[in-house]
Amino acid sequence: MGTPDFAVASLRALCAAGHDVAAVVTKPDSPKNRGMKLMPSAVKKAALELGLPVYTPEKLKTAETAELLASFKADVFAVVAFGRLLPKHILEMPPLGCVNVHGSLLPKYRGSAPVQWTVLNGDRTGGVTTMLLDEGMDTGATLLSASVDVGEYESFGSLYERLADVGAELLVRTLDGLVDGSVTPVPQDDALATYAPPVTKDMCPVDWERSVVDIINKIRGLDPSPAANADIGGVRFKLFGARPTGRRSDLPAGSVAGTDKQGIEVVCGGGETLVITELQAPGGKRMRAADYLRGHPLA
RNA sequence: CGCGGGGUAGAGCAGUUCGGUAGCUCGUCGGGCUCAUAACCCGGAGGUCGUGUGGUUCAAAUCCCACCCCCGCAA
Repeated sequence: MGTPDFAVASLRALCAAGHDVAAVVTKPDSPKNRGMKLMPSAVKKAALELGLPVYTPEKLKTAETAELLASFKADVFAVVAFGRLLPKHILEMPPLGCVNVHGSLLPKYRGSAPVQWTVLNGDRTGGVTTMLLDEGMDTGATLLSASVDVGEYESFGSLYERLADVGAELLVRTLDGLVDGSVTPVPQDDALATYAPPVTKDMCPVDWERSVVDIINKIRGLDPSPAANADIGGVRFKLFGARPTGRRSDLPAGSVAGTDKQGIEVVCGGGETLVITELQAPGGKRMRAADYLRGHPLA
């Protein structure tokens, strides 16, 4: 069970490892994108490519869904970013339980956006954890975990892709370990738990009064989506790349201190400046700030 | 039929309103200047103007039609 691309890596890994994937369950196609076209989930697309049977139940709590899931007679349900909480009777269905892959080192960052918050908070270490799902939000006993170093300027998107792969490999090892008994559940210490709530649009505008580090963390933590934004010279840009300059300016926060081959230098809180290196203007593609400046010189 | 922006040289753009010799900034190549340079000067190459051997016209990047692709919003 899974929905977005984060889960695709795990699905492919399970197949590659020779596991007998009886069925793939994912969210129903939903109207998305331009034209409101009905789009299948990333997991559905991958499952179809792999030639696996795909099921997209509208509701989980119905008797039909329960019968369907039970009919697979699965040893275990692998649940990766499914996007729905499973009711108790489903959690108890498979003999080995429901194994989940979570994009953080639990109990840190329980919730739906662990990878984003790892970057937004400027953590230099992130990771993935496998766990047994219970009825709570990422509160189940943990099985295995793997930590990774986070690059100083790494984007959420980059870390997300890496963790998807690490998590996929960890999932395979976890399942093997559950079968041979080398992996055992360890309850989480709730006292250490923190939460990673969903990222929302209202987090996107950049507050230039904040420090250079805070702003850079916000930009890379929201890259590629939904992307930090800011008005520069009267234009609403999405911001993707930024670096500290080590320089200072007496101009007020949010002012453009200058432009050069690196990009656009903007004043932040305390007078420190950073340079925007990658951005996207309305209607345009994401591009290096230097390229943008070639066709749109800022006076 | 959800709303809207866009496709012109390797990159980013102007030119389209009001049809009439393809422009700008950067990159690239060659030369010059300089102790030196990412600076400056001179010169060159590079474009079927998204596609249709589509329509209108003496003439289409520009007007009309169809299609493809990209992007933002909204979901």
